[in-house]
Amino acid sequence: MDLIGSQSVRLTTKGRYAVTAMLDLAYHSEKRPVTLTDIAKRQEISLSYLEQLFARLRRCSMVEGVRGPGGGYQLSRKAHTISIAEIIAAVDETIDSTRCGGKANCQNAEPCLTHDLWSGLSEQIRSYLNSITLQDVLDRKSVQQVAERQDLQASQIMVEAPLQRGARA
Amino acid sequence: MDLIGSQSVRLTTKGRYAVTAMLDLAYHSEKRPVTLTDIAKRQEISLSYLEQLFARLRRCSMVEGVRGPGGGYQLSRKAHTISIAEIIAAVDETIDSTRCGGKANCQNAEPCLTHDLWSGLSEQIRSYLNSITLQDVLDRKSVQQVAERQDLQASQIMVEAPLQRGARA
DNA sequence: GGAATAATTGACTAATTTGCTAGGATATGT
DNA sequence: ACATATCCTAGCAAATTAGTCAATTATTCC
Repeated sequence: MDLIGSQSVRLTTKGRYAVTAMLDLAYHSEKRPVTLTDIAKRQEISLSYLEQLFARLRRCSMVEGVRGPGGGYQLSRKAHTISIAEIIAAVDETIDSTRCGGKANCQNAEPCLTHDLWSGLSEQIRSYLNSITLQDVLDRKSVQQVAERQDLQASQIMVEAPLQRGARA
Repeated sequence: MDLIGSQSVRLTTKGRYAVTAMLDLAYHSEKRPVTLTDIAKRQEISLSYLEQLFARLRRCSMVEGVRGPGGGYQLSRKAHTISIAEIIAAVDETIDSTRCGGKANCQNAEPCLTHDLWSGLSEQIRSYLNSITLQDVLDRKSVQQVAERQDLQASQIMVEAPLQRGARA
């Protein structure tokens, strides 16, 4: 429910990929599971890279894999219970033993002043990202429109040149 | 005034260093300029690394350098006019020509759907970080306390072993 | 049962970024 | 002059990113 431990917010392209893919998944997996191949095609993310990201998302029990034909991935929870912060934390799970990890001994018995200074701000950002759910983003008109466009484009691309493992986008 | 162009928020330790250093600077540069050596000592950041970060902050006209003895750095604007987003954007100024840069041609005339999907959320995060100023953070009681502790510690360290260029913290 | 579909796993890699060192040049107050 | 600082450039090891490639397992359809 609550993400514990991870104290440093890291917002990079890796997290963007994860959020984008989860948005795609949430939008398309209403009825049946969605294959990573489809997501890779629509969002133009490498399939193998997606596999790695989803391995982590699965370990954090945010998605469930269904094997075999007709299979794919599904959200393991409702979209409004999954926060953006959670998604980002899942793929950025660097154990963060860099320097002092939270309350560790960093300087002279005092628990690392530098981190104290930052951690307040960092927590504010995290709690903000924690307040935005997948559903919130999904509900936006602009996202809906983009998703529809992507569906159209993807179906056209599929006819022209089916995307396979290792193929360039 | 307004940060143009940079559309991808990136929040890493690099940005944390920059914000921490700017906080230190804002706190100490009321009267006279603050040397990077002092900041490096208090915040335990490599002096040369700080020099690089401040070179970027200077180019974005957020700080001003004063050369010579008694010199150092000062904020070039009031702390309440400098946002956290601005600081982070300054040091993370990857020209971001990776893939399509904003409105560029990415796919088939349509302006890169993947980025569209993310950019809405990204903008929300950025506008949030834009709403927090250096002064806001500085006004917090906890930050004040930490800063005072650091001043005390730093003065003690200086007596024991003055920190010089290239020396380990 | 066999073929096709997809997740799952793991090893390996090139490019980039990060965080830092080293050394020097330039400006300035005493 | 000299010490103090900013400024500037180059280089570098470690980490991270963003993948590729190959194999394995589970499932469904025929």
